[in-house]
Amino acid sequence: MNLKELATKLGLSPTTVSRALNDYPEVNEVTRQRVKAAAKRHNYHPNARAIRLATGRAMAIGHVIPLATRHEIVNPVFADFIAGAGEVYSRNDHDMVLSVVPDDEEDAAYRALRSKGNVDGVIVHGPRMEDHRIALLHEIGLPFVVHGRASGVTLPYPWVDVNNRRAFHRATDFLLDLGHRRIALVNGLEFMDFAMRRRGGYVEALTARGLPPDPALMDSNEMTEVSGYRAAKRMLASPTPPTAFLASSMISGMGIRRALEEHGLKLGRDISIIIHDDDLSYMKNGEDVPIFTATRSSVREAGRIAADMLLGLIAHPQEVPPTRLLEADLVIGQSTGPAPLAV
Amino acid sequence: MNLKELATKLGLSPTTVSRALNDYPEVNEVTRQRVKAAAKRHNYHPNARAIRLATGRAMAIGHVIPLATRHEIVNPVFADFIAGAGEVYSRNDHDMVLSVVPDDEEDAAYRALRSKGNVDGVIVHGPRMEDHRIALLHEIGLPFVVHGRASGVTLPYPWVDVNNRRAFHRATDFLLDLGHRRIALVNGLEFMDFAMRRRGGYVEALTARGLPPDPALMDSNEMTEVSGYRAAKRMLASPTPPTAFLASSMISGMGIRRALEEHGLKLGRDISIIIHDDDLSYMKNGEDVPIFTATRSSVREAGRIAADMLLGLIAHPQEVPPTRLLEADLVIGQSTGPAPLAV
DNA sequence: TTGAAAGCGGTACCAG
DNA sequence: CTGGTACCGCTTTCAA
Repeated sequence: MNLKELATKLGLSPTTVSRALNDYPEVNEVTRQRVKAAAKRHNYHPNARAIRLATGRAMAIGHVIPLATRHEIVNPVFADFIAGAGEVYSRNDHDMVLSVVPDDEEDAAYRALRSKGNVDGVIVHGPRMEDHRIALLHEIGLPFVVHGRASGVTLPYPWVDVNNRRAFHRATDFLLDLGHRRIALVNGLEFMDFAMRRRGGYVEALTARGLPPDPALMDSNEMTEVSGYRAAKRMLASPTPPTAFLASSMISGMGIRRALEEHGLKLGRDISIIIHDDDLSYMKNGEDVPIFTATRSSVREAGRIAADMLLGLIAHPQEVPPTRLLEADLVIGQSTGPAPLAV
Repeated sequence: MNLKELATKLGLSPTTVSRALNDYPEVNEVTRQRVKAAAKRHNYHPNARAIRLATGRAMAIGHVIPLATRHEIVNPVFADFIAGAGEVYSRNDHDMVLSVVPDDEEDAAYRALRSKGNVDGVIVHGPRMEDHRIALLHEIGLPFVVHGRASGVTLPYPWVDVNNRRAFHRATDFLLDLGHRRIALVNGLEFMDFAMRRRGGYVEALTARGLPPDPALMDSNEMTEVSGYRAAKRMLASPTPPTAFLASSMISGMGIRRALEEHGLKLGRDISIIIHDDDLSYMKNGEDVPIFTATRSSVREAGRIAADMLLGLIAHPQEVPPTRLLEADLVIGQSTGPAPLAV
């Protein structure tokens, strides 16, 4: 069933039917109702391919995932973001196009997306410092919103980010308040913008109390179980091992926990650990107090906001790109069994 | 730059240019080269929207993720599968369309995808027993390939699956060979087809040795950290606790490990654990022997195969749907530090 | 308030 | 081997 057939069946022109269905004001209300009823009755759905050609819009948003950071997909943060963005897309009849591309073909992928007209815009994931993609997207004129920020980029650009610096500042403060003085930071790769900011928050909190950051207690690596394990092993082997860990991800947190196990250190009794983006962490304070980081729950909202922003940008190109900084608060919980998954 | 402009610039008709670019045999080789050179020089890329309308094909494959199983995205298996499929799509100029839909709108999502012509086919993720989606897709005539299988479905359908039954049979055998007699299975929800098969392999291995499966040692739940934790806690509290665990996922494996920690049980010394889809597991056998499950590495290949199958199905609709069963072997490693991430 | 007709940018059939 | 032309199924002027 296509527009022409439906029009014939109704004894109307395709023009009028199209206008009725798309809520153009000039059609007679009676006609509109008749058309809408018929469309529903005959289960008519306009052909997306034809709409796309006729309007010149792709009705689709691209998400480019470089293969090198494929593990990004595994990141719960990514899943939540995608879920949030997906909501907005389907509400607006847009498709989400996921391109997993080899790292050295990423630029070509954006260019192809642009010139073939597959998408109307893209979400940039995992921004790095001085990220060149922002200049590239400006150059080729493909609308975009960055999930995160790219320090060092001078061009203005739209972004949505959680407050990583503040989250890590607060987490460090929390550990300092418990009396810890040797706090290890197991961070992601620090050319990733978020990792740099997290380190910034950690260092700030320490120096604010007159504690010089100790390079031996700072690790920066892929957020995998193996690197978390290695970093913790190395630090625990020191004559002055840390009394607390701050882990940048659930996965590296697992590696750290494995190292602690091997050293016979019991979480919440012998050692403290705050795991960012995980459902729970363990605090040593005489008693075993789990602590939750709330970032994950805000990420879905970030996905919604970014998608909304991008659709808005496409509809009404603006001079000043919008930005949004979301707070990722810490929530203190009770030590009564496992934590709820959503906080 | 569009086809007509390029044709004018070359002093040729759009028809000939189109034919040259698409490698039609009837074009003069000299002309073809001239056209291709000009296309490259002017950075011409055919408009995907126009191709789609003209050919009537969407040049896109859909992956529908019900929101209820959103955590599926977080599953490394999903990421690897997507990466494999994505390779095939981009090699064939197809887009991957990801739809995250509320669970109760899943049927409508497939129907909409079909009637709006957004995709040429779909990959069905996370098949359940008696999965009704297979009948639905048959009914609406949308080509598909299932990642996994759906027991109880009588209609023939194409699928790609790893041998979950055999993998769990072998893992159980492995533990039995080490002398374990009380082996716990922490499984996924057993209306999911893969979970049912895994349980099957586990039960088979036990009964083959004359050991009756103990319901108290079998758990079936969401594959989250919390449910893994709860299951392990419950089992460890028994007067006759298990001496080994078989975990169905990395995430529930984390929960189990957390419970073991709390009980002061050291992995590989006091207790054995095989974690499916994880990079490593721990065997208790006098010495600490890590063991790797190789499933993750085969899943990427499964993604490639499924995508290839689907594109083939779309190009040449067949009578007998193809199927592929991949083996997921266990690989024994040495206890020399952390395991490699890829095995 | 409705309709006719010209695109959108390609593909593919039919001539030559 | 090359070109003219009628679509593909909508949207969008322009006229009525």
